[in-house]
Amino acid sequence: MAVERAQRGSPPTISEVAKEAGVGRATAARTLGDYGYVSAELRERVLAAAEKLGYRANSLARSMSTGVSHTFGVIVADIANPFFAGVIGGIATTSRVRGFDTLVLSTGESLELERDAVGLLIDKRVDGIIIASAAVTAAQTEHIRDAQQRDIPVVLVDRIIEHLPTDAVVIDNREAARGAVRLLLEAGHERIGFVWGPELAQPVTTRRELEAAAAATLWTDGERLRGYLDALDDGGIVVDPALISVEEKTEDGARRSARAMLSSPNPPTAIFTTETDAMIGTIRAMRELSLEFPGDVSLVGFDDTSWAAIMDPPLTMVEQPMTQLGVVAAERLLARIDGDTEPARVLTLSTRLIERASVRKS
Amino acid sequence: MAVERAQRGSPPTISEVAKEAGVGRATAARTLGDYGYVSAELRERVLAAAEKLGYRANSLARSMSTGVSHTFGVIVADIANPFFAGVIGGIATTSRVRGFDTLVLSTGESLELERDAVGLLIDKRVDGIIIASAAVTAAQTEHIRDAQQRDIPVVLVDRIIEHLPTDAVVIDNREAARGAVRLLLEAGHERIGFVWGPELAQPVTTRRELEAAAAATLWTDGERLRGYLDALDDGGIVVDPALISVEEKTEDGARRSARAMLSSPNPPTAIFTTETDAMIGTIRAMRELSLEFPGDVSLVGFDDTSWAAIMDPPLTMVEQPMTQLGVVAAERLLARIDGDTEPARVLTLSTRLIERASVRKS
DNA sequence: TGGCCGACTGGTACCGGTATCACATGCCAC
DNA sequence: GTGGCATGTGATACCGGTACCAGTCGGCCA
Repeated sequence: MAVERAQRGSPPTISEVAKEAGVGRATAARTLGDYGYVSAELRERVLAAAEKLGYRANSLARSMSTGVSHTFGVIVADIANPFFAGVIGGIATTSRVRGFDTLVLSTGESLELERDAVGLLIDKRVDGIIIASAAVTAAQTEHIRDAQQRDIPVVLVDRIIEHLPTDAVVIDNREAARGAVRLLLEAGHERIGFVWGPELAQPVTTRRELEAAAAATLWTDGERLRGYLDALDDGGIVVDPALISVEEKTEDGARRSARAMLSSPNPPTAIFTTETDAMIGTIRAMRELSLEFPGDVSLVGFDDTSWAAIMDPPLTMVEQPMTQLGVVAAERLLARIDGDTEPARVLTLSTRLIERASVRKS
Repeated sequence: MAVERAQRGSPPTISEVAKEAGVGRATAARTLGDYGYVSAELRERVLAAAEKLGYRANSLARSMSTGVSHTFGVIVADIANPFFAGVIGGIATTSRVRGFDTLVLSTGESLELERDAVGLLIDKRVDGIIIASAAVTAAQTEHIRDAQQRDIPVVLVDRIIEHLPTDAVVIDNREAARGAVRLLLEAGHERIGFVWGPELAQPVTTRRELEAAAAATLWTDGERLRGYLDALDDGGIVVDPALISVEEKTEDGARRSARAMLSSPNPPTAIFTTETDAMIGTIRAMRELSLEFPGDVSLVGFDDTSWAAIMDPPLTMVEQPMTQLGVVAAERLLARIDGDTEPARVLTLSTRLIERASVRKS
């Protein structure tokens, strides 16, 4: 085990190992790279020399000549967001098993940074890209098509971009939202608030405007809004735009939205929140107004997190399979690399509505 | 903008750009690499040719000849853990500004996987490594010293390894724990439970055994236990080993530990938890036993998360600067790369005890 | 005994950049 | 008129692997 290292200076190369072992460079390469013919005796010598010098293959050089970097690029809005962290976890473990490492880049939902990120990954010659894109329309995806044209497989995760023929792994946000709101409807609620989702430029008044907003925003947000509208339609309830949040997408924006709705003359009796921070903001607003759930307002949210179960009373939530989203996305990428040439597919993972105690019959 | 691409096949190289522009390879390289002399006219031609062919530099090749990969490796136990996700976020944004990308590897606290991970990063010729090592003693860190001997700067984050001369960025876990427990003491509590920390092989009975356990475990856990003991000493309270959890480090282990303490004949009147999941498990146990905080049991925990503030009543927590930990670690690495040769330093970031309403005078 | 094949070895041309160096201008100064 | 320098330009030798290919040797078969 005593690895005697060349006293400082550049790491030993295959040529040095060959010289040390007294064989040709090619023979050393064959031994170390584990390909082609090498006699047992020479293999032994080479291995001993490599050990002695502390040789480690230079993956950069290897990638250069093979054209394969054994690296995946992952682009998300924010690595620190627990949802994306979960997805990345799934991607990393799945691809690691197959020998691929993950280069993570975050964009803060900026399309421009996203473009740079893709360029960077192309330059680094990654073997595949998984991206939760901020792009809404196919016209904004030149960078993604660019990567594909350079034969780098791309898999979208969490978000779909319409008319862009690319593999995608998502959940059915619309159906999940619909189911969550239906639960509220079934409990007898008719005035149901919607906190977060599309960031509306200005308050929207007509149903048509609402649908336009859903189409013009981040896919997940749009879908959740559509699901909310679907459920209302199912229940024969007319949408009241005053119950749809218009503030910016931050915890505090959610708080302000919820507070405004809740302190209006005709407040909602239930609120559906589309993200963790929206739920937190909403509960903050309720505490400020001394409102209780589900006594005063029933609550259903998106993204089951461990604390939702220990709230008092525990929160009813839509659970998303974060890790699984990453696992499946990585598997799709690996399949493409293995030569799968089927047309692009959208894989939809199922969500689960976990009923706890934040909804009350009204 | 019309990027006319070579119809499929390998991406254009600098030679092809040179040919297209009718100049020598070196001239094209100087233009594209932005170094050395090039006349305005030729520069123009080269740029046009590059644009036309859709040329992008191959970072792999560049790294090969410069020996610099512009990539940092980050090794943590679990990417999906919000704490590490926060740290990684800080690292990624800080290094990105200086043109470094982050390769993230997780180990699940396995020292063996950690060793492999370091090897892999060495092979990929990363320019620096930031690691939250699972190693406890310096003897277990051959892999870290190996990287250092190969002139790859290493910065430890969140955890220190004694006797290993390496830069480290941490918080003062001991002092933070001490402060948290002191708060409980000041409120008049004398029987204070400790949930999580060192995973004890078997129940520990003497003070000496406790101290040995603290030294033999993950640094953070050991320090938090020491801080707990410090505070008890300060208050002149003798440690009751029955109030120290012995279960495995999972949310459910915490639940079982807390449940056992709380349902014993002589239960604690306050509990200090050392991690988010420990707090969740503890609260679960309390709900099971219909115990309320702070009425029946006061609570103080580690890791302030957004939901802690909306619990009812809100939780008193020690806030760790997760992102900042990553930022400072990345800055340290950048400084080393810029040639800083000062002796290794330990940077301690401060924590904040956020007092809310989960502690009651007893 | 010659031919052929399989086992093995080493030389060397890639991969796509960077960096050094030799060489060609042209202009100015002495 | 010629030496010197600033400005440009293109060959070419790296970086450290992979992979092809030519060539050697020995054995076996016809």
